[in-house]
Amino acid sequence: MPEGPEVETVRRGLLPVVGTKILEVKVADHKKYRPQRAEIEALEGTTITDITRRGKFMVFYFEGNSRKAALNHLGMTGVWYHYSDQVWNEFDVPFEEYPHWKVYFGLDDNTHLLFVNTRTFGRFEMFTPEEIEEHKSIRTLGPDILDDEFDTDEFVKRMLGRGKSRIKEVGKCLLDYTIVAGCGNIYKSESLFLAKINPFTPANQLSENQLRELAKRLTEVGKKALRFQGSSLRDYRMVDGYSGLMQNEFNAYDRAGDPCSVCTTPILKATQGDRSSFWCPSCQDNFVIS
DNA sequence: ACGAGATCCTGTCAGC
DNA sequence: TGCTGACAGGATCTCG
Repeated sequence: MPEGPEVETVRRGLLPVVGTKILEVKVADHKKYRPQRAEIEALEGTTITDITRRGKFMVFYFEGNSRKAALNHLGMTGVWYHYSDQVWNEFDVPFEEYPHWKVYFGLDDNTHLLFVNTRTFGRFEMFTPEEIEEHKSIRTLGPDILDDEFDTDEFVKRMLGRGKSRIKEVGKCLLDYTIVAGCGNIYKSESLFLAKINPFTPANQLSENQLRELAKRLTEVGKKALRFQGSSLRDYRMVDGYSGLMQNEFNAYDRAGDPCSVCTTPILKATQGDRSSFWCPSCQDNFVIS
């Protein structure tokens, strides 16, 4: 669920912890976190020096005896909570007794940082800052939909640049972070709706103008979602526990059967590459499913 | 080298 | 009411 705008909202919410020192670390005893447990626990005594975002990844930087970095992904259900000491102490049970928490940091400004990851699709893995730059997930990222200087030429190139191999449907392309970063299933459907492009169109059947229009809509949707602080459909929450409001702005996503906001034709839903896709068969009729 | 499909995981909800 | 199964989906893995 968290896509680029949600991750960026979370990142901005977490910025107050930059500059704080970690006094206490706890890592849940979970099989996916066990291999990294000691390395995460070794963050005790270090200072959080920065938190950046790359696509849907966040990178936490730490300085102590050595420089460390954590590659963090929220997956579908990852949530960071940042609580004051007062709120923290109002909990009726210790946080260790709540389900699905994975990483806890007690900070020297008397605040508490907790990473909750219900379906464990998310990750928090330790590296050096140099290893992060070389990491395949970071190195191969395409242009970011939240980038003020979104590289449209590069986007067009990546949409089409798959050599002689078969070209993917545009709906699948938008979920490939090596083509475009920060777009997920929701903003895929929303940007294709605004660009009036059917999600099942093979990318190489789109004109250069259509691809440029799609790039424009991707960044437009991304920035709007950021202004609305993301879409809270199920699990996504901001660091204070509040919901985003972008879910009220959808034209297509999760609106199967509802009238299209432009032409009133009912919105359709179909599975595309194991993911749901929503579109208006009238406005986005440039390609007919055979 | 790349695409398709399976896999990970658990809360929620529809249907019986 | 209570159970079962489908569903949600980002990244990564395997297979062809």
